This record gives sequence, C-alpha cells and structure tokens, in this order.
Amino acid sequence: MQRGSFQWMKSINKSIVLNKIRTEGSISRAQIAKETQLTPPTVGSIVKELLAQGLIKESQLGASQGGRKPTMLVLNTKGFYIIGIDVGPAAVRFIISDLSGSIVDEMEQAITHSIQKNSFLSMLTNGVEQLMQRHKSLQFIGIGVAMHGVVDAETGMSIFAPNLNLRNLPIKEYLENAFHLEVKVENDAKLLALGEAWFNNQMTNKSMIAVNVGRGIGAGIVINGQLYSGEHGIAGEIGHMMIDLHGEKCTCGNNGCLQTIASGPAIAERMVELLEEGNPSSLASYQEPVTAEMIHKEATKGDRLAKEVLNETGTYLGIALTNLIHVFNPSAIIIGGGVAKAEAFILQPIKETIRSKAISEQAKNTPVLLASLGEYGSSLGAVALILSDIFEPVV
Amino acid sequence: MQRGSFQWMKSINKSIVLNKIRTEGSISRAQIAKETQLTPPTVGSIVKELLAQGLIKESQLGASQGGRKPTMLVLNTKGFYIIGIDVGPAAVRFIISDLSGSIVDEMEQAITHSIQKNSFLSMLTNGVEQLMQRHKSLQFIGIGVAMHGVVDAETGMSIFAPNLNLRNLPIKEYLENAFHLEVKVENDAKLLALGEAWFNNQMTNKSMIAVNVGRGIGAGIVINGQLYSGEHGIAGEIGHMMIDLHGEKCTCGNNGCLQTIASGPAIAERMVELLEEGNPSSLASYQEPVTAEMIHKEATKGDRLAKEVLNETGTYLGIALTNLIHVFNPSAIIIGGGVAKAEAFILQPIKETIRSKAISEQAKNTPVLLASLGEYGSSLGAVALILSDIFEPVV
DNA sequence: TATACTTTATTAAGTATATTAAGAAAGTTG
DNA sequence: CAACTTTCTTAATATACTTAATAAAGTATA
Repeated sequence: MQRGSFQWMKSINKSIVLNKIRTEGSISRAQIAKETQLTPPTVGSIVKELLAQGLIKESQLGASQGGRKPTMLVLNTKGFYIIGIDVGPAAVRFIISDLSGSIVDEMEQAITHSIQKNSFLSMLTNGVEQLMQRHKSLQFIGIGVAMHGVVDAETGMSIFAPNLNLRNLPIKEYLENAFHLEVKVENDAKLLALGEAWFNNQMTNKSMIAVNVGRGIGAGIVINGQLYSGEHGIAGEIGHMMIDLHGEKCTCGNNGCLQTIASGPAIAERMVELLEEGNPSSLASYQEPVTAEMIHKEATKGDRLAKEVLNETGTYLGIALTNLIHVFNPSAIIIGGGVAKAEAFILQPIKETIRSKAISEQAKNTPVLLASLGEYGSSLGAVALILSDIFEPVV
Repeated sequence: MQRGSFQWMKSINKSIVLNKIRTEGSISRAQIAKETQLTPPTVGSIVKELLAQGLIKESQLGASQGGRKPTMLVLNTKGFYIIGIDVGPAAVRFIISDLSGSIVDEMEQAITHSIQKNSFLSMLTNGVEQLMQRHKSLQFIGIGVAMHGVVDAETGMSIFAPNLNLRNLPIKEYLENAFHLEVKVENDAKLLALGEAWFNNQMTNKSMIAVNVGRGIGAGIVINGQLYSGEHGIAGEIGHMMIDLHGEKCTCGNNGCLQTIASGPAIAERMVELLEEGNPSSLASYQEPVTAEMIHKEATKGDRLAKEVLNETGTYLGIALTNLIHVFNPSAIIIGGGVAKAEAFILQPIKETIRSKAISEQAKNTPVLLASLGEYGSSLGAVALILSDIFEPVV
C-alpha cells in the first residue's frame, strides 16, 4: 500500500479502532470515537466494515449514560484462527489459536535427534496440514513460528538452530508455498516476551522485558508493545551479562557471566559443589547426575540445601535484573522458562534483591511477574506475531 | 490536530519530505518521490508549501540522468533559529543554533552556589533575552533546555537538580510565559545522545547509546532516532550497573557498581591508592588532591602509572559497554563527557575489551565513537529536541 | 540540426475518505 | 408526556491524495 495515501490512512484508522476493541474487550462506537479522537461517522463506517469482515461483532446493549443505550462491540474471537508453531529442543508444538489467544487444538511431535533439513521442513508442513485437517471449517489467517537459535525475521529463515544442528532453514518460504498464508518467524525467547505483552491486557503498549531462564538465559524486549530486536536482531542476550568479574569462567571465555550462576546447568553444578563439600542434603544419596529439576523437587520436599541453592540463584538473577531495570526502566519484568517452575523458591529472592539494590523508588517498585502463558508462551507469541500485523497500526 | 484526519496525514507527509531533505542534504523532487513512496504531484505541492514557509530552498540544478536536470532542494538552514540551554553543575550555557546545528552565538553564565528558585529561573529568561536582543532579526522557533538531575519531560519541570540543590522548577512554564515559544526540557545526558544521533547523519533513525562519563556515569538511549526514556523516564542509569559483585562498595550501598571503578572520582581514588602503595609516578610529588584531569595531564606527559590507571578504566568501561551491547545491540556506542577528553588512553582499551569479550561477531564489531559535538553536546541535543518536533513524523 | 526519447515537474480531473451538520433512534428525567 | 441526553446514521462538503496528461528541459542519434 502506498504510504501517505487515503487507503494508508484508512488502514491505520481501522487498526486503531480494531485494536481499541481488542484491548477494551467491549466498547461502544461512541466511546471509541471519544478515546481515539476519530469522529463518530468515521468510527461508524469503519465499524461497519469490520462487522462485514467478521473481525468484530455486536454484543448486548450497554448501560445508558442518560440517553440511548450503546451497542457494545466485541472482538469476534471465533472469526479467524492462527496457527502457532514452537520449535523446542526436543519437540515441535503446533497450536491453533483464536483471535483472543484461546487454544482450540494442539499437537506435539518429537524431533529425532539427527533430523535433516528437508525432513524437518516437511515435518512442519505435515503438522500444520494435520491440524488444519482436523478443523476444516475454520478460517486461518496466518502461521507464526517460534524458533530457537538465530533467526532472520526479515527473510523468515532459521540461520542456526543449535539443538537441531541445522543451518539456513527457509521456514517462511516453505510454509508460504505450502499454505499460501502469511508466515512469520522469530526467535522463541523474543516471542515469549511478545506473547506476554500481547495477551496480558495490562501490558498493552507498554515496555517490558521477559526473561527466559532455562539451559541458557535470554530476554525478549518489548518497547511500546513492539518487539525490539536491535541492529542485528541479537538484542536481549543477557545470559552473558558479566556481573562478577572475579567469578567463574563461562563457556564464552569471560568471567562471571550470569549464565555461570543462574542457568539450569549452573544451578546443578553449584549443588554438586556443595554436596562435595559435604553439606547434608537428600540429594547426596542420588546416583544419577543432579539436575535443576531434581533440586526443585527436593526443595519442594523441604530439603534445606536445595532451597538455599535456589535462593542464591534468585539473588543473582535479581542482581542482573536490577541492572536491566536501571538500563531499561521497563513497566514490568516477566520471568519465564524452566526456572519459573521453581517460583516458590526463586521469585521472592529476586524481588527482595531488586528492592534492596535498585537505587530509585520507581526502580525498586518494578513489578516482577511470572509468565502467565506457561509452556505456551512462545507458541502464543508466534500467534501474536501474526495478530500484530492485523491489529497494530502499521504506520 | 485531530488524529487520523487529512491534516494529520498531510503533516506526516510534510515531515517525511522535510526530513528526507534534511538527511539527504540535497535532493530533487523526483528523487524524494521515489524514496518516500509519495507521488510526484504530492511531493510537488508539499515542496511548494515548504518553500513558502522558508524551511527549504532551491539550490542549483543537479546532473541530468538523461533528461531534464533536476532542481535540487536543500534545507534553508538560515531560515529559523533555536535557542539551546545547557544547565551544567557550575554554569549555564546558552546557544543560538540554526536548523543545521551550526552555532550562531553563545553565552555562558556562572551559577552562584546557593542560588534560589526564582533567581535561577529569571537567570534563564535573562540569558535568553540577552541572546535574542543581540540577534533581533532572527526568527526563533523554540527553546530547548538540557537539565542535569531528574526531569519530568512532560511537564517540563526539573524535579531535582542536585548541583543547584533545587527542586520542582517549572522551567517550561516559565520560559513559555516569557517568550511564547515552544519549550522542551529534558535530562542532559539523554540530550547528549539525541544531539549525537540528530546531528550525525549516519546515525539518523538508528538505535544508539551515548555514554556520558564524568562525575557520574549516565547513558542516553536513542531507539529508531527517538529518545527512549522508559516507564518513569529514568532509563539509562548505567552508573550503578553492578559488574563486580565482590568489588568496592558504592555510595548507593551496592558492591562493584561501574561508577566505583570508572567515574572521574573513582579514577582519582584508584590513583591515590596506587601512589600510597608506593608505585612511582610524577603525581607522587603533587601536593593538591589528585583529580582525573591531573591524571590525564600526566598521562599525556608520559607518566606510566597514570596511563595504566586510564587503561584500566577503559577496560572496565569496556566490560560495562559489552553488557550494554549484548542487551541493546545498538548500531553504535558514543563516548562523551569528561572522560572523552582522555580518549587517547581510554578509547583503545574500551574497543579491545569489547572485541575480546563480546560473544558474537556483530557485537564485537559495534562501532565505538567519540562524541562529535564536544562540550556543546547537551545544548545541541536540546536544540535537536525542538527540531525533532518539526522534522519528525509525529504519527 | 531535426527528431525521438528521457527525465523532471506541473496542471487538471477524478476519487477516497474524513469532516461538519442535521436528524433519527432510543433512552432518561421530572 | 414533554424535554432533554446519548448513540448512531445519513447527507453534504472539504481535503488532499491519485491518475492522466502535458509542459519543460535536457540527451542521443540519424
């Protein structure tokens, strides 16, 4: 579309109205006009079109404000559907979501360890195909893909997927050719952030950081409701934030990276260290190698050492997050990934650390929230990636 | 202006054209049309208006591309003028700048130590008044104010100015009433960043971070050419980035803040420490208390210990900047403030540290540049704050 | 040099879409 | 039930874009 034309302006106005309805949940034409600074007739004609397209619908009448009752408008969440794909380390998750982020159906497929380029790509198309076959009557409008590793969002290519050990996968091209739908691909940690920002109405158009602590530590950054990627798309690499110059050596060669202290493997390592020092713990009797999951399990059972290790992890995370808060001053920090499961032991020290170490009252009060989408974070983020194209003013 | 109206669209298109001319320096109507995706008649009519307003002018004819020679358009840099004010710790700098950032005239006034609210405010108006009197024929379009400390940009108030020990100064209100011009107020460190981004054409619409190392350490963040402030306007507080958990105690109570290692006072302190340990240096014979400036001076003369201290400072800064690069992935990092003067000894170690500690090739290659505006950084940033209102599409 | 072709810029006519103004529809209030 | 509100639509008008045509000023070539 020609920029700066009437159609362009209209599409923006349309997005504004549509997004208003989405974020408000239920709103009248008159109210939209007031809040968006568009005139009533403009809103009226746009609403008429949106109704015709099936993107919104009229619900019941609202309460009178001293005159005619307003007809409330709501999103027609069941009008269109999006497919979200989350390519994890060991499995691919496919979901069908409606416009509100409700998951209609899902499917998971394990990835064989030494999968080849073509079989991976056809695995994706087969998965989508299967899901679509189960719901032939639904109208799909796009496919979003959350991919671990390095992704080129512009071309929709996976540049490097370490867990699959594959390079240069033309995911977008492949899926577009197969289904003739809009396809978008992004990094999974970033999409986790977008998903939380998008489907948490209080976060709409805010700036926030979603931290994903698992085997590594990554952050997705959302600024004014939009994904921030940086110059080369590699923003948010907080795993290698150096916070302890005289700390342990990291795989990257530097000392005291956050990852050496607070990642899943680092937690396990720390525990082994403490056990070897002879500290008492129910984990001492285990034969298998210690994992973060085991530590969490034992902590739940009450093991003091396990609790201590998790507490320590929270403290270090809190320090890194305080640094992030001082730099970004986000409206909220979201904690996701494997570690989020251990929230009972980790969230508290994170919050306490931020409160004690942040230098201003506003920074101290930065809300630290648990990811609300759980294991669906990235796949719903992929859905949000498609939705943002429809709902957000392009400009 | 009503959003989503014809006038709104036109003002955006106008800004687009104007900004294109500014960033390109010299460009024809046809070229603008091609690059902005506006049609030739649209560009033509907008250009006509801009000419009438005196914002641009026609220069000579360009080279033929096989047909009629294009009339080149350039900014009419001498058409309008902006007043920039930089309130520093000990003095206020007033400048008059044209549209290109060329300084036409300037003036400095010392601040008496225990200045009162009202006398400070009238000092500002008097300064502006004086400068304007010297250039009665010029047409002024706005006043930008760079203020140290905590600023509320929306209301144009200085919430707290530590060096003046004043609170809640209604700068915007005061100046607007006095001169009836557009007035904007922002934090000086942020404006340093905006100034560099705005008057360095290669930085236009890029994301960059300008680090200001002086008594404290602050950073201004520019994302897509616009100042990023965060939720409460306090983004960029990197002075208290904790990078050495077992490091020295900072005034904020935490350990190993960047400021404890790399700020002006920290450099001096470190030097004193080394001298007390008995390390040989030409500074050992000095009677007065050691300052960062003195260290720089002696380093220039060849003092080994002074050089070493500065080198160390650069290394630590490099570590903090590497953290920033990983988080933000900016297109460039700008170094400004007092430390920038010691570039000969500090820039190299910064670059080397980033190169050796960054984890990706793209991060390693992040350009680290010296602030190009010198002591006028903040005042020109204040000018840019006004200019951005005219040149940038508002949307 | 004349002719044809390019590129640049403007003019003229047409069109999309917003605005204002007026009114219809559906309430509430006294 | 009359008078007033609020909500929404219709009709007329205005704005600023688009396309199409043309003018202006150059280059290339017979």
